[in-house]
Amino acid sequence: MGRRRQAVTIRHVASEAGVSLQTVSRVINNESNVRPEMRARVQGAIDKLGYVPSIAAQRMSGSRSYLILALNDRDRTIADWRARQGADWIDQMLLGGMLTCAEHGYRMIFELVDTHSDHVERELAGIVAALQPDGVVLTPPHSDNAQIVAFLAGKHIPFARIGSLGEGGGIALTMDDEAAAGMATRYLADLGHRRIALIGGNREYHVSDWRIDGWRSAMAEAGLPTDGLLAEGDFSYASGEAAAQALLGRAERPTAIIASNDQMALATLETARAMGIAIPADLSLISFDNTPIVRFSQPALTAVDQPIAATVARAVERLIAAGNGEDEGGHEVIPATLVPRDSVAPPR
Amino acid sequence: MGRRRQAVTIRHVASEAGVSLQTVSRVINNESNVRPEMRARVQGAIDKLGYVPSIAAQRMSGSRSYLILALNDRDRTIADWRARQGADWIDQMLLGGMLTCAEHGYRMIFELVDTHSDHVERELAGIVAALQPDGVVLTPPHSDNAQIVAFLAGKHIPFARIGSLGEGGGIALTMDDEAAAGMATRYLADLGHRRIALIGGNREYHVSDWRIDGWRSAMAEAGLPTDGLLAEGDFSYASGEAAAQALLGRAERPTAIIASNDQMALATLETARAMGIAIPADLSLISFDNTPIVRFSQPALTAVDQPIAATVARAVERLIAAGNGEDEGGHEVIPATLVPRDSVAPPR
DNA sequence: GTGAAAGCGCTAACAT
DNA sequence: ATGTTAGCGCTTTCAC
Repeated sequence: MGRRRQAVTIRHVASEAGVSLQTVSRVINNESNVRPEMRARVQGAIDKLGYVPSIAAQRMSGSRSYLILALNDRDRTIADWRARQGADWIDQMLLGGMLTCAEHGYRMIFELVDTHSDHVERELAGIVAALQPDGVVLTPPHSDNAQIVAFLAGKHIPFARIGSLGEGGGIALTMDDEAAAGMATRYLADLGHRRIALIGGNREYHVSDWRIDGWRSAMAEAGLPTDGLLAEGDFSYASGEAAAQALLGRAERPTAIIASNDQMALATLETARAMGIAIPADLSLISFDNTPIVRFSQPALTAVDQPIAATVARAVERLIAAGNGEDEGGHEVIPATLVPRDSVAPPR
Repeated sequence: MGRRRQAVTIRHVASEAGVSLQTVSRVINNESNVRPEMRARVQGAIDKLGYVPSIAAQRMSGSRSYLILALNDRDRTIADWRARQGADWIDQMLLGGMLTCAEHGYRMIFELVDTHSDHVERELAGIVAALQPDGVVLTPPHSDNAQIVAFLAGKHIPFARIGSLGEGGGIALTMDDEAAAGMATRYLADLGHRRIALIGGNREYHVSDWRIDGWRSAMAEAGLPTDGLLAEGDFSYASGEAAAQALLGRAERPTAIIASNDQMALATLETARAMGIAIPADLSLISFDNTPIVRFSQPALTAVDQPIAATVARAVERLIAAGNGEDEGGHEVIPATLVPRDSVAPPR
């Protein structure tokens, strides 16, 4: 393979422009104390030679690495990939993260980490030592992993926690699940629905509670009772079936159901079909997350969109700002939207 | 943000173990000429201190970067992400690539490159200079981009070309599209179908031709005519509709259709439904690619699986071998499989 | 405003 | 089998 050396280095640029290495470095890093004409001359040499700084060398001399690390749960991600059911979360994270990184001259590196292991810290320490990222994006369940948070905080590496309120430090970002659930509920109530049920998600995830809270508040505001309208699920298809059966088996069955994720919504759709309940004529259905599959069901599902790309984009921006000492940390909420499709209609 | 220095370096390990830097380096790199007891002592120090080499420093001193770069088409990837229709290709590539990299102590870095631009080479040169990867995985359409191939070959960076026959060098890997199309065709013929149509894909992609060839050969082998049974598509949903309408509007309409990708298969499904043609009773349908959505259609689609993960995994293995001078390049075929679901039945 | 010197953490080449 | 030296490409001091 040949020990590849940098083809064109800062030295070539310096001699081409007839200046010192230092001046070139200043231009690269957009520092002050360079006369515009000097800057132009150096930039000319850079362009002419097609020079690009080596991030390895930059890192070596104590500067930033221009690398943002994005961490996802290993088991869950691999399982999703293997099952080949789509991994929309990852895609959207990459979309928001990579593009925003690129805008700022950074690069996003995507890694998988095993939360459940007792040596998370060791694993993370290895990744950090090897890559030396300027910032880390944590996704659930890592966002609330005390070991990870403590490690990063101790190393003074800026980190963003997606889907967490962020007790313990760092930049916390949540998508507005409570408001989104409220929005979906109001949307149905405004159409005349009165028995609007919710299938909740796994309570180990904060979002499940937030969605329940949003639904409950909106129902209360609309003067609607919620008794017997909350069914427990755990985000799995099977739990969705069970919940839908319970809900739809009641004498006074709901005229609308909000499912806390797409899998459970799909399960509800199938359950209703099996029971001869037409959607949307007999039952309106709103789903959470808006992953790709809900557009291909029959009918296509009205869904609450999780703004994952926007949230990760914001995380990256704040991480980069934090690197410049320009971010104080703290919590930020990214608004969600409702995507109307064909699974909602006024009640009969 | 503090100028982060490596917490524990090779120097700490050396002094902890009471040996020279070089010996530690030898242990890290698993070189010979170290006595087992020395090796053990050094390894002990490494473990005790939790030392991890900095890849930046390793790269600086002319060693490998332990980075494998995976390149995808920017516009297409971003469009897929934005459309939120799923980007199974990326997911599967990451699955095969990242896991295989990890097995060998490498890391996969995922980047987007704009093929259509006239400065592909410049863009790629920038990425290569910044990251200095030990190998590059090219996906279509980059696999057949002459500029990219020439650049990488010129720099003596090992590269793998997915979906290309690889004239021009490098490691070429194809999924066996021709055989797969033949397999699907025979599967239908064996059930008794005689008018088996194919909706072809965009001819700018090799796979389109390969799939057509496989279908044609299998039809010939089975003694079946193909006249009027080939419809042109371009992989888009819209082109699938048009093709399906053309095919199903004929007097002697086909009893089975093979679509060259999932979007066109879904379009065919919808078109058939609109025309009152029942699947699989009146029409059998086989799709290519086996992306997540085909399991959620009604009925779920029988599909040819593209072994993307396996192919990329193999690419990474060969790239790493190439780095050790152990791969001669050349073409390799990864077999595809047929996943039976509910969209195929014997003809009436 | 610009330049020169020192050093980041590691490995290649050369001793021993 | 192990140690020593030099240097990778860059940024940080610190001079001027």
